Amino acid sequence: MLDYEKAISIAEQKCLQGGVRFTQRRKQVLSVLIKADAALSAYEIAEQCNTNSKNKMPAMSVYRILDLLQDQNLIHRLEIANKYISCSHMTCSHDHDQSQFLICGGCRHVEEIYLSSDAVDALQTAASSAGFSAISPQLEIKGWCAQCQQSED
Amino acid sequence: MLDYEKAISIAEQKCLQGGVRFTQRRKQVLSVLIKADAALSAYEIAEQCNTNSKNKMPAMSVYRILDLLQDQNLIHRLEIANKYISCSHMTCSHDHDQSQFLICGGCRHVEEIYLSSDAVDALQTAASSAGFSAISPQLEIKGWCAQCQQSED
DNA sequence: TCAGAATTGATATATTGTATCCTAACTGCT
DNA sequence: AGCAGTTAGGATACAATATATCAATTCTGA
Repeated sequence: MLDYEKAISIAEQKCLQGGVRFTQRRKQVLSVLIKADAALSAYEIAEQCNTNSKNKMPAMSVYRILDLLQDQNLIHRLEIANKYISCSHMTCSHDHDQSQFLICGGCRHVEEIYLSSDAVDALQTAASSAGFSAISPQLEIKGWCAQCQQSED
Repeated sequence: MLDYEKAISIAEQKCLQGGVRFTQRRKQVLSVLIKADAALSAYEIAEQCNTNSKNKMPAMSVYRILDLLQDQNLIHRLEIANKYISCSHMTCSHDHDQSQFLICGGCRHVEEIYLSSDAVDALQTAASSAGFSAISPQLEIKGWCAQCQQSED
């Protein structure tokens, strides 16, 4: 899990660099995601915000803020799961242009994985042959976690 | 693209074997998917059915039928795109337990690809290390098609 | 301080997907 | 053929997810 204080301070810097403000609302949403240390849906985030604070967070705001945090490369949107997760590389100093996630088709649990560059190359090659100029900088792979695999049988 | 007549007759057989009926409604939905030769959303399918026939196809029915066709391995559900596509292996006699799709993050265009078994193995290994017992028999990879890549720049 | 931009609030509505209950159609059996 | 039980489809409501719009507020730089 990310060092919370460090992550927040870096987020603040990134927003500054990006020319947007790191407001309380935005900090609140990002905090929920960092502390959850898991992928959450927009409505789950809103719910979390509303239990932690009396200041009501509408879903509309959550979506707006998630879009912005994504633009600043602070979070990832996982399309298979329809969920959001804080970028685990946020506090690293160097750039990571490929993130890889495994998403359980059953319970939607999300794990970040680290593929070999050979494997990524193979995917890239296959994509090129199919007329795609690139695989996404963010790879999403659906799978089955041990628990859900069991209950499927 | 699939041989339409052959695909329909095989679908009929598969349904028979699966102990479900290949009704007009189900045939209609599958036909739309085969003829589209592309991934369509449930509502797009309903719309297609309704332009081709005066007999109204409610979205509810489409979902029900898509679930069933999926159970019979006649179609795939693509979670990244929230779309459905007819199984390109439907008319093959042997089993294909791995299908792979590239989905454009921009326009949601879908291409089926064929990864080397080495690449698939690499994915499987990474998944296992992360506590996942298996990657899905259906791989979905998000990427950027040439056109969308261009318009992003 | 004031104008303009960025942010948020409030509300409505679109889109996608599920739950439920009832009716219609089919199947196997007598 | 007639009936009982099962399967499929219709109708409706509603849950969950996401976007559009416009007004109000807050911030920033001149």
